[in-house]
Amino acid sequence: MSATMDDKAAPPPRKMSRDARRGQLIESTIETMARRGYARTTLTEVATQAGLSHGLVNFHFQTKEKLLTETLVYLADEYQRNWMAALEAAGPAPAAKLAALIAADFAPHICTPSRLSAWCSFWGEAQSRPIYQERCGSNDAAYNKGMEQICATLVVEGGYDCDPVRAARIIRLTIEGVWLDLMTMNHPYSVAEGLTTVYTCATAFFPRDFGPQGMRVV
Amino acid sequence: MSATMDDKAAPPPRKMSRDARRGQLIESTIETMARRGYARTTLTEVATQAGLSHGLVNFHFQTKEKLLTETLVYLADEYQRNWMAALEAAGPAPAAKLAALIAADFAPHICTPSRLSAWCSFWGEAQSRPIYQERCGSNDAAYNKGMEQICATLVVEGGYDCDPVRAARIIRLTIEGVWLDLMTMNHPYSVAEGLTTVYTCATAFFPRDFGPQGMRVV
DNA sequence: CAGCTTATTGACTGGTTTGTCAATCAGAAT
DNA sequence: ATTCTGATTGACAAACCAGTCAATAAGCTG
Repeated sequence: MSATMDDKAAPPPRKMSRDARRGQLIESTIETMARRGYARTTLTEVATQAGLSHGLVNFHFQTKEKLLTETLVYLADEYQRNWMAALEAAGPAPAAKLAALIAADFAPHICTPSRLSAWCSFWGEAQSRPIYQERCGSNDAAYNKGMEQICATLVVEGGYDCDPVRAARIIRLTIEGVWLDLMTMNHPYSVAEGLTTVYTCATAFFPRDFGPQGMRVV
Repeated sequence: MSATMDDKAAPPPRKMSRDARRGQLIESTIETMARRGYARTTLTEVATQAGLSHGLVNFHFQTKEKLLTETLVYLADEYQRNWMAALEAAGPAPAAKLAALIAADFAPHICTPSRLSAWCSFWGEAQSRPIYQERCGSNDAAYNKGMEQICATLVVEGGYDCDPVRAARIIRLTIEGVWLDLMTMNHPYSVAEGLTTVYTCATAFFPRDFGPQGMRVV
């Protein structure tokens, strides 16, 4: 996050460190994509939003394509670091791990309007761009694997009879879907309600490990 | 369906009926969006794909914006007619209605690669375009209402204790999510597996009305 | 301070795309 | 057959946008 605090402020600090400026431009790209959509995102707009000049974007990223790819990589890395940290911080109990994984996706610095918008735009273009497809969320094999393993452990230890692969898939899809709802609905429900919805989903599959109201049993 | 049969065929029938030609151009737009993505869809490409000239698109739709909006409306109408017909064809039992509603979303003429791609592209742009937002899938209030009512009936008649609104939401999100998976994954599962996944989801909430393997109990 | 390096700007170019329009052409009507 | 109507074309103008580059300014080194 940050590096965007001085958006639109008059004279931006001349000569930032190379990486800081690149980060600032990437943040500006996320903001612009959210505000204008993928199709109408221009280099000039990205530069203006950051209070810089158009030519600088090409100086740092060579081409628009590279800027967008690096923005996607930036988002994907940030996302992955977030859920991996949450998983590590959680206790060893599979139910706790699952709850942590779910909650991580709704963390305030990840589940931002701008970021959701940006993800959505990339998804829309991913179909026709192999480079995006590799990096796009639902393709995150590690995340899937983690979720499946947790569900498999829950099934074995808790004596459930559902298919862990499908359960994991459904929970993942519910998370993605809530994200989409938060993006595309005129009057969406709150992030908290979204989180509760996903917990409800987990409860449907693992009722003895999650509470009846969808709240996690600690 | 149809009206696209003579894509790229050399001399297209001069003077089609006004509506037929408009339909052909809309189908061509869907195809082009799927192949090239929203951002790279140009009027020339749409026209060429239909074996027609660029100027004709403006003649029939005035602006690119209008062409895209009408394409979205076309898709939304088609989608809505499909699930409404399926609902009507189903018996009065709520479980049968739910199964029909789910199956309708995977009907071969709706769940086409091109159509899924096109939907995906529109979702990506919807955030920054209010006109799209009104028409986009997850906003279909009628569909939501129908799903919620069915779930509410199932809860009452079947003696379940889950929240019907959340159950309906989760089933809807699973459907949308499977669509997204089919679009964005490099090696996605089959449409049949997707359908089974959604049935599994329904089974998790209403186990006495759906079979244990996710198959519907008739 | 002088000289070097690197970031930054803004003007310019080439290519692409949308929308307009006069000319043409097919089919229907008289 | 002739005329009329409306679809269709292709050439054109205007706008826009990505990428280049020479000039400049800022920071660093000695």
